[in-house]
Amino acid sequence: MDENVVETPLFAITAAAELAGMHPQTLRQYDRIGLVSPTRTAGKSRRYSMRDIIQLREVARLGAEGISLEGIRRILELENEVTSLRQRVRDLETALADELIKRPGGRVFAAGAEGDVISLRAGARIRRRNAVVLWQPPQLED
Amino acid sequence: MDENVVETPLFAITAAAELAGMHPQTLRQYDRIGLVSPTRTAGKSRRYSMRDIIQLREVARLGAEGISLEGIRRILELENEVTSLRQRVRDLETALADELIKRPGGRVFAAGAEGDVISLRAGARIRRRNAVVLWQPPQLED
DNA sequence: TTGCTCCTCACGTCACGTGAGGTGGC
DNA sequence: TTGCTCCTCACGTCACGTGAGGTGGC
Repeated sequence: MDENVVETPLFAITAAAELAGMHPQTLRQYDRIGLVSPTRTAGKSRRYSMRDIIQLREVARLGAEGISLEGIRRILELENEVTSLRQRVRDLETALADELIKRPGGRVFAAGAEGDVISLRAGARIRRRNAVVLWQPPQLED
Repeated sequence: MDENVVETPLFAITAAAELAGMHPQTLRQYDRIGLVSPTRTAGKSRRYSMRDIIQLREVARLGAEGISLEGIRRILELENEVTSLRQRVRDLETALADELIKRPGGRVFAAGAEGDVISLRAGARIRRRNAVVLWQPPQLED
């Protein structure tokens, strides 16, 4: 579980604020409204993880574009949803392409983002972002 | 093309503002920053469609929650993306389920949002939102 | 003319960042 | 003690909604 590294609470608020390029009071405010909430030590002081720092920088990026904090909260949620839906689409495309290719004489093509056409082999992962797998509509029998 | 009804420019700014529950100046501001931009008549005055009105009410809803206009713009974009990705997932799930069910002895089940299990027949559409089609990973051959 | 349209400018309010001020525990 | 931590309160700035003021064409 190497993932735990980014979750480990490492930085006190002054260090975290410096890493995020922010005022410590701003971090306290974000914690208070639940935007970026670090873990707390037994003595109730905040400890920020690398993931928290990354999230703070994301908040700074959106805030610099004039987006209010409530808006940023919603945008972060929606971006997470988009990311997971994109992954789901990629998985389904791979699985479907693999099924289609098993049919007698089956051949499957994908359309890349720039309009290029990619021929797929069985088990091939679809890597390119926004690549679209074409398939025959289920209703049409041939 | 019944869709055109919601796109038809119908309302002048005062009528549109009343339908949206907003001040006419607010609508002009939203047009100026490109949030909701109605069509214009030959004489350059604004004509709002039903879709514009719906979008205005959506803006009002988000604005009432303290989200800035720039944030609303991003949220509307992301919500559109989520909607279209969800549709794509549904289409892929249906197509994949249909392929799997054609295999000898193939049976396919879907998991509903409340944890219920639905058995699918060939060509069946998956209607329930968030329903998830399970399939055997392509790597595993049986 | 009346009632709409267009525009710009200005004011009040609210959200947010930043700092002061005072506390307490390694 | 020093330097951190915690908190609340307040001020300045900016975004936004609303209105005034003046224009022009059905």
